[in-house]
Amino acid sequence: MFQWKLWGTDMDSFDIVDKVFENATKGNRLIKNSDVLKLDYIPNKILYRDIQTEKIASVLSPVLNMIKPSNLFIYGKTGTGKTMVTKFVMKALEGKKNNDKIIISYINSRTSGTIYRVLSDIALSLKIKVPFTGLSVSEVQKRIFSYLKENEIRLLLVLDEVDFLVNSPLKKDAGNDLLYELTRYGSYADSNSFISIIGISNDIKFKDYLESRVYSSLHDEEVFFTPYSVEELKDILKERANIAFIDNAITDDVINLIAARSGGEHGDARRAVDLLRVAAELAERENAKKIEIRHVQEASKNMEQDKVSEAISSLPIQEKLVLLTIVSLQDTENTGHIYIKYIKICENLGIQPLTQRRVSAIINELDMLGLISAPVINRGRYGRSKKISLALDKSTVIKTIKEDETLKSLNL
DNA sequence: CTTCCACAGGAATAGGGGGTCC
DNA sequence: GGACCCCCTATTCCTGTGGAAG
Repeated sequence: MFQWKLWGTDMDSFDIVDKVFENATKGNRLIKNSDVLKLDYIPNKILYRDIQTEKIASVLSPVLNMIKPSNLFIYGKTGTGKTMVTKFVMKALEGKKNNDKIIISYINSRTSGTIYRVLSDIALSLKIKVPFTGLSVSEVQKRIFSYLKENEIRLLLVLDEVDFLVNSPLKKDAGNDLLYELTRYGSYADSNSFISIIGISNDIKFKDYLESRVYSSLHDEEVFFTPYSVEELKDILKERANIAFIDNAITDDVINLIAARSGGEHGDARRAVDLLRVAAELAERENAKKIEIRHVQEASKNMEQDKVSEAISSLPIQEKLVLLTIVSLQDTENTGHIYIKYIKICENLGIQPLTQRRVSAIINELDMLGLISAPVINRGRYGRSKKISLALDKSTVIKTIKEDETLKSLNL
């Protein structure tokens, strides 16, 4: 105890911390099982997804007899249970197979980020050691294939968010090539080894980005996941809440609100459960007896802000500068004006400004992140430009930008 | 119907920092 | 140590374009 005092004289802070810890250990706990509220939780019974579960299981089942399953494509928006059902089936297969020649790999293309990393993640899941950079893509691919062949591996490869590999023109070709090579693997291996691909995509238009040769060999089977209705979301939330919380911690009203708020438009169960979790944590932190409407509202606000802050703080310095320029303007502005203003800000900071071409690209990137809105507009005689405006709350942006090392000297 | 604005955005390229392989 | 690779930011040069003004 006395050591604590040496670090600081502020006993009030110490009291506060103490109180929080006390509450956490023996205080008013609403949550008795937090696992079911986590994003990667897989329930034993997945509600309203029987058809999809059965279909996926039946497509993949031949693998248990060492026969190559058809390639499978799974479509549906975020939070419709694609990943969950797939993982559920994977887990079940994992339990059923009694053969270590069958390997089931799950790769998330988005978190992997690049073609190279997708491949190195595949390698990793096969326990092949691959450096995280330095090798060529084809080299990694070669290693994977020869490993599969030598060890007679039957690989079920789940590629989540596979649209990420081909949806940007930049890597479109490379993504197509990768998928093509993977589907072709069977042809230059013998029948003792194969790859079956289970592609999961949020983007219904995904197939437009695929070359036809890839499409035809990839789409043996398809499964669609429709968004959950608000009613279905309520049931899902109720079931989770039953396991997660102590009795009487939440009322139907609150559940209904969460279902309506996060599911109303998109039927997104992931968002709904996440909102439930944050609201519960909030309620618990303030020692409330139950989760109330205001907790949900507060949680929803916090989550939005966190998301924005995170997106902004991970931005490179120049992108922050451009964003800052946009914040500093009231109203919508076109690219030219932004650029002029941007140069002034750079001069003030003693930073070498970028070319307009680059700034234009940065504006596109910020637009894609949803931080700004920048549609192209035509004003006839007065040229073709972008109508640029901030897509979110000014104060959040300023607050986050201020945290940047090189920019904190600015008085905003 | 033509002009012409104010850019959009593609292509090629560079360069620095991460690394491996032989 | 040299060849080669990936990743990212950035530059230079460039062609393309919707529609108000004339």
